[in-house]
Amino acid sequence: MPLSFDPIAEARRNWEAHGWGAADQMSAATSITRAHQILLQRIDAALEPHGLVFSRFEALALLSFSRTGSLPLGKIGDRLQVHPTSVTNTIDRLEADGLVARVPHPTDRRTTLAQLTGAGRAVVTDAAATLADIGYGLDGMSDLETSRTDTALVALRRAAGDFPRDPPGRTTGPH
Amino acid sequence: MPLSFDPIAEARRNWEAHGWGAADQMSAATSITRAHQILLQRIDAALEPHGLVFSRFEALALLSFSRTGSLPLGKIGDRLQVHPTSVTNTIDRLEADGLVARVPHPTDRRTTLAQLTGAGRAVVTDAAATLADIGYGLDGMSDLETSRTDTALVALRRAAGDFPRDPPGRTTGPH
DNA sequence: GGCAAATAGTCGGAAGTCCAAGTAATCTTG
DNA sequence: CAAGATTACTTGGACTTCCGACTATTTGCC
Repeated sequence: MPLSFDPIAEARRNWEAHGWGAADQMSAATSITRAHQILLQRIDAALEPHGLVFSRFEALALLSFSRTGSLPLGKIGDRLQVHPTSVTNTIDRLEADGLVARVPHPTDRRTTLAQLTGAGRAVVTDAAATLADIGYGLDGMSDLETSRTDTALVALRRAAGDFPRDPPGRTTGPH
Repeated sequence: MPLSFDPIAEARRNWEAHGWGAADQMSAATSITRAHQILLQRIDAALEPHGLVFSRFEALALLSFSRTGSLPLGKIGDRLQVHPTSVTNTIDRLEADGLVARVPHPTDRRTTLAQLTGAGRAVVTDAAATLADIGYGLDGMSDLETSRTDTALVALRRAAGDFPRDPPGRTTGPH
């Protein structure tokens, strides 16, 4: 029994009727929350036959792009922008499924590397194809809407401090 | 130590370099996930002095717009688009804090109503003002970017079956 | 060198979400 | 009107995420 009206549009009307302010922002923020829920459901459903969920897929993808197929857990957390404990949990699962292995860092004994296994590389390749097939859950959005959303969220993420504002110069580190 | 580059843009380059496909969709989907995380952090931090989190605020706001300040739990779940179990949990918390009370439905004994208390109404009004002050966490996005995001996500939500495609006619039920 | 500070990862606990299943009440239908 | 289907809500369990605290190791500085 889906609703016969858009509940967020209805909320916006109530916001305006009660003079609560920032109705446009409320609508967009609530929509992003709901969109996240929809995407996660669609993506996780598509990944379920591969034995993955989105967060585990992201970790595998990141590893598969690295030269050696391995990265320190901390670096994974930085790139995926999740808490260190979440990385521990994610890698625990992947290791239990034989998709990665924990190996000690050659020189820094504090550090643990997650190393992609052959099975892990096969799974992530298949899963990536599956996700491309479903358009990463964005069915219903045009290419223009997708790119506009992406652009708008770049601004949000930059303002939140995810990365600095110097896009062109590739000077990642001091030179 | 924030990254010195946009990790999602980096992921997109890797996607393209490896021919994984749907790089635009991957980027947008990942951005929505990250945006949700940012918004939830900002919003919950702003609500923390009020003793609320976003999901509880949403439930209070919904109740405050109803004629009697009360709604069946099931209707709350429909409007907020969350699982019945989550509604039970949310109302449990609000009830423990004295912001709502569970009261039996006058005619249907299966149904429980959540009834806003005086304290609940006071809190939700204050909290709404706080959230308006912080622009619902969207700091960094222009008005145009906000409205474009909102429009794009309406399409996604409609395609996901959240509501039908007849916006103008207000014919909610059969007539 | 050696001690304080920073860094890397893990554990325990709290919170939120969902699913599956269960209870209770109402509706439907023959 | 009685059995079966449906609806409303709750319970128990699994999962994910975060925070605070902890151990181990490395780095910085006098």
